[in-house]
Amino acid sequence: MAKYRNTIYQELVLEHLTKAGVALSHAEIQKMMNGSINRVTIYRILDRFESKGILHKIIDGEGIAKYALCRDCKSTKSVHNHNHIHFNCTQCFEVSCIENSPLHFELPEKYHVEKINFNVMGLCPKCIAI
Amino acid sequence: MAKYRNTIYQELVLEHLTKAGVALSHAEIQKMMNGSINRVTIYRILDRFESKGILHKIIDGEGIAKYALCRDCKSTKSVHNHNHIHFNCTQCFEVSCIENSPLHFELPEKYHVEKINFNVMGLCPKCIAI
DNA sequence: TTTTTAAATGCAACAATGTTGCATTATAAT
DNA sequence: ATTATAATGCAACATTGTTGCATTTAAAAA
Repeated sequence: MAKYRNTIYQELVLEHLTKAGVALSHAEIQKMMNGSINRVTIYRILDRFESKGILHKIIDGEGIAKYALCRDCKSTKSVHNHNHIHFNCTQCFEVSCIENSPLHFELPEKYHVEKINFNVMGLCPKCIAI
Repeated sequence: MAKYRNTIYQELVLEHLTKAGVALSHAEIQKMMNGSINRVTIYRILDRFESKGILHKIIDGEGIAKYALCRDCKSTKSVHNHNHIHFNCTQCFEVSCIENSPLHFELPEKYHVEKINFNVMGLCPKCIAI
């Protein structure tokens, strides 16, 4: 028996995330679906996608969970890696992955690092231009 | 007229945060107060303390808001600065400020940075030792 | 094709987190 | 002692997220 099945709703969620190009919250996705789908189902689709490794969850600077498609994190390395900067625009509230910018940090050696969640808040290029 | 007033509850919250030495969530503080104070009041005390600049709010890796006293961020610079690493232990769930460790990142120049929220998840020294 | 199985969805209920309006209490200035 | 208003309590509400159970449906097996 297959572990997963294809459904219209899953394809729709994937389509919205692809078109958006930025990370989307549960609420934003729900709006895009125009009430045609139960809230709980969206939560479950997002959870499933996360465990399948096709998207990653970002807690943004306000504590809102947002989901973004895995791109470079999936293609360039054998191991999944989401340790890149997430940029949170304080004006349009868009969250996007900045995957190829340098990031370096150190901790006292007694700490063991597992993963990071790095949000940089400010104005995105679009909002600066306005 | 004074802008702020001293109250027992405010002193208690401050005391708990000082003793803890780590960032505390609203729920944790509420437990420490043993139901002697209304939930809403705690929210308001924390908001007030934040705007007074005596503590800063951290959104941890799970999206939980935690509050930590301002130490180095206040004393060493004229401008408030919370751009340090926050370490989130995935075992004991403690969140602590790592104020003197190097952190460097860059963004494409079209971005304007205002502030950051950087959570590093892993095992803290206490939990590694166990 | 039809049958079967279990994955996916819907719905109701619940818990946690956070906010707002308004009445009441209490700090501190007058 | 009086007074202004900051701080608190309480009720109500919104949002976010989870769980259990019944129903539907995708896809493997017959």
